[in-house]
Amino acid sequence: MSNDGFSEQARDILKAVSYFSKLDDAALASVERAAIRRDYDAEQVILIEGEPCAGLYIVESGWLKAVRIGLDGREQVLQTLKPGETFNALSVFTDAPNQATVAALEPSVVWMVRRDILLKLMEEHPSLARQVIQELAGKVQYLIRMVEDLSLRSVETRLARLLLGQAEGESVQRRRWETQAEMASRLGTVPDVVNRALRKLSEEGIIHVKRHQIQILDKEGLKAIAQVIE
Amino acid sequence: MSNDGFSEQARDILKAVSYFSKLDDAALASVERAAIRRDYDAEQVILIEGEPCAGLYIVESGWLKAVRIGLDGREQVLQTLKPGETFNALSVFTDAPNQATVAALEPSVVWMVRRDILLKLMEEHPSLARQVIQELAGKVQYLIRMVEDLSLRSVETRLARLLLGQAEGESVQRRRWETQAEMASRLGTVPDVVNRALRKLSEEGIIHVKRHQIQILDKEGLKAIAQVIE
DNA sequence: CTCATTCAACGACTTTTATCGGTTTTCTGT
DNA sequence: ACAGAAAACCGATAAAAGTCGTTGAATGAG
Repeated sequence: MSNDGFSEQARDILKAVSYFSKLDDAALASVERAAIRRDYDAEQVILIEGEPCAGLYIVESGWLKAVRIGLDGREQVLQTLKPGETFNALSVFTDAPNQATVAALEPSVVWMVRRDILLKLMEEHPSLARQVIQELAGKVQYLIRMVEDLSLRSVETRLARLLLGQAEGESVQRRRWETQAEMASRLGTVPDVVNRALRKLSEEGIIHVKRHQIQILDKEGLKAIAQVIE
Repeated sequence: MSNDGFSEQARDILKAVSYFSKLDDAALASVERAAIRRDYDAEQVILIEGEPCAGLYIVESGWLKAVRIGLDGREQVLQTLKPGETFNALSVFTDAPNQATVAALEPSVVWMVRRDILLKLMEEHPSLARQVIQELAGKVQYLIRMVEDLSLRSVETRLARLLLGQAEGESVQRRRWETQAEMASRLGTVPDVVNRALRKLSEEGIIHVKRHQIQILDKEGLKAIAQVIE
């Protein structure tokens, strides 16, 4: 790959990140100079909860997950990250250590922008600070919903909500890494329980479970279980 | 109360709020002019989830709770607020509706600062934006811990953690409103389960439950149950 | 293609959490 | 001090979630 092509590509990826969308070219160039690109294999850990913060990470390609791990090894997925999304922002803009362990779900390419550059940039660009506030606020909303789900709703309801959220049209496409075990740690439960919940929905004729796709046969029924109010 | 005394008091309360700590006198005065003081009885609802945002609230006296309520009426406490603390910040700095219902746990006095004033102020004072980022980041950290607790830890463990967090020395003082029902909705469970968990700890000789106080007899034992790693 | 591995499926079982019904104790207001 | 209300207490179940052992199907590495 030529050097020009490489820079071109970096610029495009960074520009698409919400944090940087309103920066001028000079600022963007300084971010670009502070950015490092790295490849990860599936399953590989990108950063570890509790460790000091290196910088802001941006997903170029592949899917990742941010998790908390319990003493018994059970994990709770906090976020599933797709290309274009960022992570570790919280640690960058405060002096806290990493809040979650992040691992690749499939072979992925990730950029990392050094913390000091971003902090300096924020001093000069109020728009960046505003963007950070928006992002953090979105995260707070998301986490409140998650607490509400875990505390107030059954596994079956949470599963129904996940399916509706993931659905494109009348079916949910499952990637290779989207196993029932992954779904379980997203829902805050264990694989067996997800399996049984899927079977139950299946027996009720609400969904049809196939290998890499789940068909939604009765969307209204599923919404009722998901407690969607319209 | 004389007008001077009133203003003096307002100024002191506002100045103690983390958001305003670094503002100059002129800015503080404009906040003060946009602030309204109001009294609430115990149980009274101060704001409702989903409604449009009126402004930033500051607790002068009394204790409040911010909750999410499930379809069956069960509630999950997201935050317990004491004098000096603020709420509804998220809605103020984004255009989202209120994220929780807030109610007084005891007779309370609350200030409200109009949203538009704060947004204008943030344009002019970068320190305010930085402070907002810090506060939101703290909230994200807190909520992640809450998700982790609900997903990965048992009620008994959560209770042990609550007791350790509330403890002053070797005992936990309980206010009048801190019933087992309130503890339950903080822990994401129901009153009966809290009662049984307390009884179990009590039978094991780890705590001693009295009228308005819980004594911690075996702090190490409690920490073990709380999964505190040292 | 074959073999080892991972994932899904499933029944039996245990533990945890929630619910129910009722009693006793404590608190509150008069 | 008293009556009524709220909170705590407690045993009995019930329901939900989690665990275990086994099987078979799908996948992918060689």
